[in-house]
Amino acid sequence: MKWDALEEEPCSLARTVAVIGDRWSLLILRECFLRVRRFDEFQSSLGVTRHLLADRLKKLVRFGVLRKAPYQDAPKRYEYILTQKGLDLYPIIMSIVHWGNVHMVDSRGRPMLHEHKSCHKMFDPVMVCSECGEPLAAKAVHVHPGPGARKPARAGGSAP
Amino acid sequence: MKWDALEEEPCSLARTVAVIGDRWSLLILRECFLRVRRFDEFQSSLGVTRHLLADRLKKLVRFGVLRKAPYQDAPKRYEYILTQKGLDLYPIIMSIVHWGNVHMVDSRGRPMLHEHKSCHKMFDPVMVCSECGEPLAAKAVHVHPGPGARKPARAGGSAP
DNA sequence: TGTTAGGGTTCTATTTTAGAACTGTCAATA
DNA sequence: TATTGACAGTTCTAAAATAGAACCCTAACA
Repeated sequence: MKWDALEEEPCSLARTVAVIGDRWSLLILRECFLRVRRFDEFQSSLGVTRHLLADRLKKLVRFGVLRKAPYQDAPKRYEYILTQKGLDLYPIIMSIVHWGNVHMVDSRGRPMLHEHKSCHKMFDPVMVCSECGEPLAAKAVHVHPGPGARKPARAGGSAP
Repeated sequence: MKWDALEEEPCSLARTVAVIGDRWSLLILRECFLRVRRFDEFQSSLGVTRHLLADRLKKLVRFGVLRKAPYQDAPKRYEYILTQKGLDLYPIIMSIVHWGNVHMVDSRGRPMLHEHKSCHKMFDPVMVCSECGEPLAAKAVHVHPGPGARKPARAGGSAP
């Protein structure tokens, strides 16, 4: 399967994976949320090759996750800034970080702690139901085909 | 950078990306949460090459996200089942799906809808603070180095 | 005996990535 | 004026990873 095919899949996960489903895109986004904005900053903090970095930034801009904003005129220089669409990726980033905190840390403990400015406490992210506010577990969720589901060719196809 | 180097990074995001940060792993996990368990089921629902599928399943087992459980003896056949560590990936999967629902759907609407069994309503996942229960936004979070942070070589290093 | 199902492995050709060097603009310094 | 340096890329070549297809093995079934 080609990457371009992923974007067309009738599956929200597949389409998101088309945007952020590679190693470097996620690491670049991590840096974005840590206020990194410029080509060389990304390059030196990630150690990614300049080639791939240019490529991934271009892709993220094309998808509307980042935008290029000029910050000086001569010579023309740009910063890469998260759009609202990009900022909305925060829950994904946080849940990835949280899973790593729980399952992948070594004996030294967590590399980073997160403080919630509103309540001034160190916190973990929790995913809850928008309707009842209860924490969500995989087993408590039932999946239904929505309006954009793959048409069942004849009998029930299992659109993911 | 090699994949193996990612696992060693003092960053929970990087370590998680080492496990699930490629296209196929995420799609395989999607199928797992849709109750797919067997090699050929994965193969036909994803269209991934058998080679890569075998490789990714092996990796996910090695990381303890899936386990191989025998379901018949002669010939030996195995199912791939989510461990608790794997089930804990659910918030990641859901937040990815949700972002796709908001930002990547076409005019036909969402491919899938999610019903919360406890409250019997269609819901969206919301990420909240474990301490005060308020929804989390990127801008309301402050980051501090934790005990497992990269040591500041001399002066402040920016451990992500 | 031949066929089918499940669960892989092996092969080659094509894409991606890594790693390093090169280009070009402009500002500040020597 | 010439040189250095920051920034933001682009262009190479060699080394991985992936796609696509074919092949292998076991054991049941007809």
